[in-house]
Amino acid sequence: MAKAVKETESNHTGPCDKFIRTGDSDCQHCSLRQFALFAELGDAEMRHLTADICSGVLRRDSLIYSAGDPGAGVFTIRVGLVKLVMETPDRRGRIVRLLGRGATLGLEVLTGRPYDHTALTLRTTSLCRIPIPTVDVLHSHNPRLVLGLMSKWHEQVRWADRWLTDLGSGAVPQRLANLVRLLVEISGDSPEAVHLPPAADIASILGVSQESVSRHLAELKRAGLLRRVGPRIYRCAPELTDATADGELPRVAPIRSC
Amino acid sequence: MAKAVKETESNHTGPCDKFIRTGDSDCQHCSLRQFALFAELGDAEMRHLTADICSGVLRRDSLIYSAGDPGAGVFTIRVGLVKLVMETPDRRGRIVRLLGRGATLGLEVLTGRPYDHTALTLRTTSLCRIPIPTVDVLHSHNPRLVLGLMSKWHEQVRWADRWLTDLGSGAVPQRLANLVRLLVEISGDSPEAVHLPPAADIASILGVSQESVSRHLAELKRAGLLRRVGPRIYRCAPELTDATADGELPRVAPIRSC
DNA sequence: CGGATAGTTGACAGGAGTCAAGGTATGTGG
DNA sequence: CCACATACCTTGACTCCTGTCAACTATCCG
Repeated sequence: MAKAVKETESNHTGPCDKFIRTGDSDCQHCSLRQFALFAELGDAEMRHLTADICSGVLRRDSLIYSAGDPGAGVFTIRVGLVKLVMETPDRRGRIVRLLGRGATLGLEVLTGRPYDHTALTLRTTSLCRIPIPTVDVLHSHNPRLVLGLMSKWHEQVRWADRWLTDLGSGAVPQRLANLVRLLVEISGDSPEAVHLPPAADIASILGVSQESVSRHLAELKRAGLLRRVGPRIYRCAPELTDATADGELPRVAPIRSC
Repeated sequence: MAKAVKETESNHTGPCDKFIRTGDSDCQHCSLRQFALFAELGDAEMRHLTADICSGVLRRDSLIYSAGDPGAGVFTIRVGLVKLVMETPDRRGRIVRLLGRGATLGLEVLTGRPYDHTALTLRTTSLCRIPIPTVDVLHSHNPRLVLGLMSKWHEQVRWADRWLTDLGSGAVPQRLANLVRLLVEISGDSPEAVHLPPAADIASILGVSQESVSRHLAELKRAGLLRRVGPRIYRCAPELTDATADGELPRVAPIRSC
């Protein structure tokens, strides 16, 4: 059983504020244990080494940490969705990654440097925070943890590469479709009920204008590939999540003004 | 002193073919030691543990490894420039990263998986190959090596993120300017003599058409921001490598037909 | 119910992709 | 050292797409 991560609703700037309830961090029985950093640890080790791990729930649009903050620890997502925003000279920022259940945020602080990105929740999200010293102690007790750590790094790099190839070029409708597929994978949403981020965020992800996003989303809806089933929740046709992987988006007459 | 990495000019498909001469891998006195994986090792350890490290020189356009190849080892670049190409459904591939002096390629094989990318040289390049077991032994002898490994991973992620933000969106001339800056950083070329990759590669990096690249490069030349000083070698004006970081490319009358 | 925020749509201009043709360099063999 | 073949690069014409600006509408939240 572990402490909660600061329950104060204090100021807006600190990491981990806006926690709306305390979670228990019983790492030993956590359903994520196989995915998280501790996949390689035995029960006995777990009990002693995870005492400093905190957990909590943040509501939508909460700040987890800001780029440049001194590193306090790494975070594991129990459930939810997080965006990593990289500052750009034009002040608008750019979303460089989305992270969902089982993913690890802020690994860069393990190299002794501050956070690279600003991390914000895209929906209600439950997180665990693991202080840097705890990670250090953990892998000095169990060298096999290094493999887990490297896998987490590898995961980041693979997402980054896929982000680039799937979302970085090509026709906008295609990239939108690829984004929906990625969202299904990352968030764990069912294709029957994908939760789309606000249009402005989608624009920041794809590197296009918000209006362009809006237009093409409308087109996908008209084509019947996407159907609204709730506030920001969409059901997507199988063609959207399957066939789109390799090139051609199902051809639909581009209904201009109807 | 170490073995050379297979000097055979054998077939075109294997990794490490086309080595044109044997390099010595005297890691202990390598000028890259501070940058490479062994920054943390003492002299004594170095001597015993680096015996299996091979080195060699590859000429331009040589294959280092292919995506999906079973991982044989990681590579460190002594001097040169390497592109990582990710396969795409449209068969054209996309360049997702450039790596220069001191960088490490193929870290992903340390997680037990095959290579993620196809790695090709963009110019004559000198590499060291470190077999996976050697890395494993190295960090079981010296846990501090883990920090070096994580720094290398971090480096990959930071380049990936910067690639996305600097080259992934915005006006093409701006992205070209950003690419030139990145090239200067990565390759170590002087701004007085930057070696530009073929236009097709630049197109693959920026995710635009080759014609677009050609047109905008021509414009930069006309504007005096880029001047050809040799085959594929360009001298770039300070405005190109400095001011372009934060937004506006120096305004030059767009000389249409002159 | 009402204000604020987020999303939608139209008109227009400039930019980028595509296809196709012509030009230049590179480096190989004589 | 020169000539030639082959890549590589450049340019033009045209269409379609995307960004921008601006007005309008829907949705969310108190």
